[in-house]
Amino acid sequence: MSETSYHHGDLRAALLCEAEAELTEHGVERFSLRGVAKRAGVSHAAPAHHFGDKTGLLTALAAIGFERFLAAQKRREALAPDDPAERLVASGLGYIDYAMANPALFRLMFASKWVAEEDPTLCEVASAAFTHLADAVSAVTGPEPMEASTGQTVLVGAWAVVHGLADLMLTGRPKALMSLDDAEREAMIRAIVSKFV
Amino acid sequence: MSETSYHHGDLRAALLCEAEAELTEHGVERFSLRGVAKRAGVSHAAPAHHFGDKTGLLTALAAIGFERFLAAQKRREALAPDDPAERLVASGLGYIDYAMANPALFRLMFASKWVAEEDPTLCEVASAAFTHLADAVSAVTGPEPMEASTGQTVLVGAWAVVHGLADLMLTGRPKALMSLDDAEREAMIRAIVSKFV
DNA sequence: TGTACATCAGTGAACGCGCGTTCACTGATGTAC
DNA sequence: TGTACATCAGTGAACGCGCGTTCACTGATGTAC
Repeated sequence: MSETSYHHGDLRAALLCEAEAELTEHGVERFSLRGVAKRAGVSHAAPAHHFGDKTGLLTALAAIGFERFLAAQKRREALAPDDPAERLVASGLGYIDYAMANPALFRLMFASKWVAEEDPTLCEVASAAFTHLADAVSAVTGPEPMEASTGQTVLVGAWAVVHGLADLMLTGRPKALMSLDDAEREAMIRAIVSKFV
Repeated sequence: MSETSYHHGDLRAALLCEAEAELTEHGVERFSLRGVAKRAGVSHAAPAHHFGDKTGLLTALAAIGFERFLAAQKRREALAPDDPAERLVASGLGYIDYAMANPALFRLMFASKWVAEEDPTLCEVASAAFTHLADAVSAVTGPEPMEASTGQTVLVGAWAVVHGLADLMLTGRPKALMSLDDAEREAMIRAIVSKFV
């Protein structure tokens, strides 16, 4: 694609990339479509051709976030010993890796009014991510029936503790955890998550 | 205070109250100072006399949030048996009570770029809340030195699991938890938090 | 008790700004013949 | 190989809007004498 070309080539991808930068810099609260277009060096009307409106762009971005989110979990699992409990802990570490590496996306995915939750693509990738987590839990607890509250408790507890760690860490809390070096921090996280497996 | 009075009486308090309503309805992402003034039935320039600017108002609101947050924990503790572990679990339940009762404030307190984190009043109430939690943990683990990683693990783990439950529940997750009735839900939360005490 | 005055809370008009969205357009591209 | 044409991505001007903030003002209140 020549630099002087009238057509962009892959503006859709470029816009998503710049949207992430915009989100990281300003947060959803001050995210601007015009700002994204400016970053991409394109007129501010251009995004409409690819995403319709602001919600469309942010929803597409959130979907990418869920894909990366799942990938981050799998990446950690691949490094884990072939043991259900070890893999579940690894999955949790991947969850946290993702949040730390993509803070703006993490917040967008879990707490924004700008994403269209009913979007089919988004639903698909989101449920793929959550299903994966549930599977990792079942591998530990065994395929219990829904009524068996033990399995449910493990699922809810493991999810909650990992999610809570991720969300707190994004704001530099708890001090007792964030003041540790990487290795110590990971050890503490492992110790905490292990309480549920 | 007569209804036709030129002066409002306690506009400061009224604005904080309306700000909370505005926040609940629109989220921080679409929170508007003019909207707050309109709700309070006052000119949109009036808030400046009490809070300076938008950040000032939201910071004051967040501070109120922390006070309520601490109060919610204490309320639950007061109902608990006189036992450190029971009190810690109760504290966690209060934490969750608060989030469910004040979702918009909860998010404002923990993840907004609109609050001035260096505000002295805010710092004071926030650290009072977190110190209270830490104290509840020490009551269980005993006053260990900082290096003693067991106590730290309990603190971080208990905080994370409670925070994660609160944050997930605000978006209706996990299904396995939210589909239960109140009593069952509380029982599961108790079971989960108890893993750390 | 009455009057003068300082203080202050709230007004309303105006400021400039950045926003999301629409729209007729035009330049580039690919395809049919 | 060349030409006509349909398609489509990106433009740039314009829309109306709501926003936060400033500012000179005025009405109400309380206080000093």
